[in-house]
Order: sequence, then structure tokens, then C-alpha cells
Amino acid sequence: MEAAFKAINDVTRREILQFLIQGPQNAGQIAKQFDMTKPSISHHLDLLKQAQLIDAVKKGQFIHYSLNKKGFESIHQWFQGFAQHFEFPKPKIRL
Amino acid sequence: MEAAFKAINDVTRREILQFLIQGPQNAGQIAKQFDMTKPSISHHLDLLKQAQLIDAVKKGQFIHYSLNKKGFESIHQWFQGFAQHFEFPKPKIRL
DNA sequence: ATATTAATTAGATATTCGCCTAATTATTTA
DNA sequence: TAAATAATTAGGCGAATATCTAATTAATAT
Repeated sequence: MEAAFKAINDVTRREILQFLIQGPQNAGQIAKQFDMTKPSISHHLDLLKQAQLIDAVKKGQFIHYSLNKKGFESIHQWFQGFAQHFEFPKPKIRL
Repeated sequence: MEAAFKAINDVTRREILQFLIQGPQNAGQIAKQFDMTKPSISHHLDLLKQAQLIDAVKKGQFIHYSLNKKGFESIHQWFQGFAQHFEFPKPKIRL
């Protein structure tokens, strides 16, 4: 849980997560989205992986990254502890 | 939103939020819960306030702190963007 | 086999963070 | 008004963080 909070406390990492909503992407494709060197992105991916917010699977010389439910669950769980004390706007139903 | 993510990326601050679930407390009462100097707690309270995760109202020489829905909402909103891509366990109904 | 491409690891550096002690502000009480 | 109490602000310091360049590893293609 510690790791998840740490991971989302950075704009770039949050943007990487946003980007991955579109679906799995390899490290190069991710790096291209940002005005930042590949090593830096690589480091961010590592932290996101440690937090289990993303998964990494190697396919040849590429590594495909995708969102991992697990990390989000740990944040969600923490949040639930407070949600009971507030009323949050329910997401609109999509017809 | 930036401020909220930053604020919850610290154990002490998360514990302060937990403590405030019990209801409003003044700075001294909060500080007593932690093995840390008052100035340090004061600083944590400041960050939580900046993130609108807590409110502060002065009552005489005391300052009463309480949870503020606003900051939690900003986190919730961010989270919702991902919740639609995963299925999260619904909290058990309390009878 | 060699060169190319994808990605990470290593090492350096500037900035931010969390904590402390000391000093300050503001309020209440004697 | 002076002393005591509640809390913050100021300043300093070591640890953690984000970024970069250079070097390394691993896989593909010529």
C-alpha cells in the first residue's frame, strides 16, 4: 500500500497510468509520450510495477506494460475507510 | 489534486486522517497520538489542509481540525477514471 | 559474427521531504 | 500586566526523489 501511494504521488507516473487505459504499451511507446529520457521513464515504470499498479511481460526484445488491478485495489481499500463517512457522487450510469 | 496525492503519501498524515474519523480534534490532541514533536505535526496538518483533506477552525487558543470531504473527492474522482476498467469489491452492507 | 534496436542499470546531481530545536504569535489565566 | 498554554513559523540537516548521461544487457536483423 505504501508503494502505491508513493507511486501515484508523481504527475508523470499518473499520466503513464492514464495512457495505459488505452491498453498495453511497450516501454518505447510510453516513453515517446513524454518529454523525458527513456531511463527516467524506465525508472517510473519500475516504481509503478513495485506498486503493482502495472504488469510487465516481456515479448521478445519488447516489454509490454499494462494496468494491474491489484495496486488499484490497495488504494481503493484505504479509500473505503473514509468513503463511509462521506457521501461521494456516484458515477453516471452509461446506457 | 496534486496536493492531495502528496498529502496522503506519508504514513503519519494518513494516520492523522484515520484519527480524525473519530471526530474533530485540536492540534494538541492530535500531536499526543504520535511520537513526534508538535511542530512536525503542525507541518503535517498544514499539508493536509492545503490538500483540503482537513479543515481548521480556531476556537479561542485552540484549533479544531476535522476531515474535509473536498480533498477526498479529488482523489475519488481520479480513481473513478480507473474504476471503470476494473471491477472493485463492493463494501459489505452493514445491517 | 556484427550491427542495430529496446530497454535497463549505474552513477551523479539538484531538489524536495520529514524531522528536529529555537523563536514567535496569540490567547487565557493569575 | 505578567506568566502560562496552544500552536505556528523559521532555519537547519540528513534522507529520499526525479532527472540526466553513460554503460550494460538482451534480442533481432543483416
